[in-house]
Amino acid sequence: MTPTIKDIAKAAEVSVTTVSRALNGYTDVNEETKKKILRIADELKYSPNIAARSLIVKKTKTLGLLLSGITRSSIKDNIAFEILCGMNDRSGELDYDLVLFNTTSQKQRMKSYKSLCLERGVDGVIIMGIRLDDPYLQEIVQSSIPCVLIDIPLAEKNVGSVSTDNVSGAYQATEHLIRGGHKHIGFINGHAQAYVSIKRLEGYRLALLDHDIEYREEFIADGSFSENGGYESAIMLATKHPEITALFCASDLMAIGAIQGLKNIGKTVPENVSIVGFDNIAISGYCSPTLTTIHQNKYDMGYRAAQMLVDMLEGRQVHPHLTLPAELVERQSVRILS
Amino acid sequence: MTPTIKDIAKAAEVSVTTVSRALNGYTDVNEETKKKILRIADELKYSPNIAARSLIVKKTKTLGLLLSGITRSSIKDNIAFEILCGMNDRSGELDYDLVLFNTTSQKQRMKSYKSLCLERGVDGVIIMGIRLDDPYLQEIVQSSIPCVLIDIPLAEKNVGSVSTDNVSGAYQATEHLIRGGHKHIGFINGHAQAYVSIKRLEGYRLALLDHDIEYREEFIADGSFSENGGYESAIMLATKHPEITALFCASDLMAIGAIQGLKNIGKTVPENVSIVGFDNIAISGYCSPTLTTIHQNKYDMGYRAAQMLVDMLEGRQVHPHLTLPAELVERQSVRILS
DNA sequence: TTGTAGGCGTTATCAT
DNA sequence: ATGATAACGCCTACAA
Repeated sequence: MTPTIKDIAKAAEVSVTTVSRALNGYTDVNEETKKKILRIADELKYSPNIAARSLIVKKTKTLGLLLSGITRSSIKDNIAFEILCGMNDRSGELDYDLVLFNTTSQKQRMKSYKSLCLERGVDGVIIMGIRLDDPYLQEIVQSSIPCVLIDIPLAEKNVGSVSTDNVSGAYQATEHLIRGGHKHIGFINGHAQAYVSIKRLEGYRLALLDHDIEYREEFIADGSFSENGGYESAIMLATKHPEITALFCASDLMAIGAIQGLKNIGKTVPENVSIVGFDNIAISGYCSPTLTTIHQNKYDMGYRAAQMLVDMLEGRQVHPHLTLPAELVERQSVRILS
Repeated sequence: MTPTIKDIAKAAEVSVTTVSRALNGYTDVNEETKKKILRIADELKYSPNIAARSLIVKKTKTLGLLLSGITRSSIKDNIAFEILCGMNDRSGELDYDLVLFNTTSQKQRMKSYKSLCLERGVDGVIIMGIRLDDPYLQEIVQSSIPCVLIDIPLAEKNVGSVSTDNVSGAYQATEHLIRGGHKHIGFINGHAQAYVSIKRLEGYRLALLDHDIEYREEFIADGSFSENGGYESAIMLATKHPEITALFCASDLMAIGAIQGLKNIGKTVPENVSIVGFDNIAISGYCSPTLTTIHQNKYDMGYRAAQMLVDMLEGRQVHPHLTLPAELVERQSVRILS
């Protein structure tokens, strides 16, 4: 059996209370006995049972992570992984553990968000990849469990958010194309139920507006954030509107699909059509042509999200919405006209 | 407060014992009262406290995941992520949760492997990315906590492993080059403290042997599995031994670095030097030239590892070493001579 | 400075 | 079929 404080107490010939106090660094315990207890605990290789403790103190030092729709297909654009790395690092530094909630399985899906958290006894939750129309989102807002949302800035009590400045990112992407002399700029967006899509559209429109370029709805398509969606949208846009000389894509994966799609109909990037992506995923620096894109600091998003959540849990004041800067990364997929 | 079985008992006017039994599907409880209890539990939105339960049953339905050295740099070759996806999917299906152990932080590193597991009360652990010389490895072997190792086939009680058939993979890679007419084949390996490196070297040697090609130690370099390591090793090998016309790299990331390194000294792939990688990471299909490589089914590794661990936990017989097939994926980085 | 006693939410044992 | 009671490992009044 693994030793308990009772075993230590017996060995040290004191009460469990004293052991508990010594172990938890209380000052009202004799130096000698304390030393003795610590020594014995060490000898016995004692380690506290967190379950038992949490029953009393109602804190588990555990953060839940709700990854919606993380499946095999998310592997290419490993954005979730980068965010996860940042979260994992920061929560480790802050001495919290991370538990992954599996929301893909049907069985789990039946459970309410709240019971998911309650059962596992997590202190707070970070949520990413959730769609605006996901029923969980409602529950989350209403629940009193502290949480931080990635990419959805909900204004509620106990809810924080971190996201990239999507408007600015899309604005920079579009403006970069405009400055390059492009006048007919298509936009392959994600889907209507993504907050980032709404914001990126906003940035796109704003840039056109600021540069006196007419906004044309028919220049826009949804590529559902997938490579294939980008592929088909690009073909559709380029075929229907051959005057388009540039495409802004709301994700790199769609941009990569778009490059293939264009190639398929005899157009090359950037000679015939220029492309700017969004995300700056690993592949973007290696594909051909390398992709001009908007860099999101995914690692930092995770890192800051963990920080924010722990701040909330430990009662520190936080600014509920953190927006990280987006940055243009120039590579080969844009041709400067004139 | 969140409701407990006590609250349900009060509302249903029965004892907590009966409630517990009803909730856990025991048969010795009246249909009527059972229905009533279930209804009330539902009304109260009751969800069991896993911590309290685990105190008694000593099972947490939680799997620990020890990721060694998963940091920002692991983002490009997101192998860990793919494995994680597989694990997450399977453990979800089997109704287990996954908790990430943060072993990068110094603080955590001080803790013994065993106390890490004990504190968190995980039923078992999956371990990946650990080096042969990591002190944890010793502890793991000795400890009685069931675990599954990724890529290290230790033969111990309560220890299982899953890995790709590295010997066969390396053999296929080398043979593919030999069949292509290459006689001077360099090998950029990872590092001596990786089990996979040992095995891949074995496969490389075996292929040379089978085809009557002399094994030359000076054709081998360690690239530490990093892009930069591959870059420098390739330059070194190609400069010292200009007769080398092909390079087998123990990871795609090193292969990609190697391509750059060769380019830097005026050699192109595959015209001057052919390259075969290992892993088949996402980038390999997009870089230029696209990379001929050995495919590892990373998702499956995670999936099967989770399955194996749960099998062990639930007392089912398992074969302790699972080896998944490796498969050659032909792309553009190899030139067939004559 | 130390110990006693009670309780956290659950399940198991033994009665009834 | 149901209920009292003890136990899991820990913490925290309160008392001494």
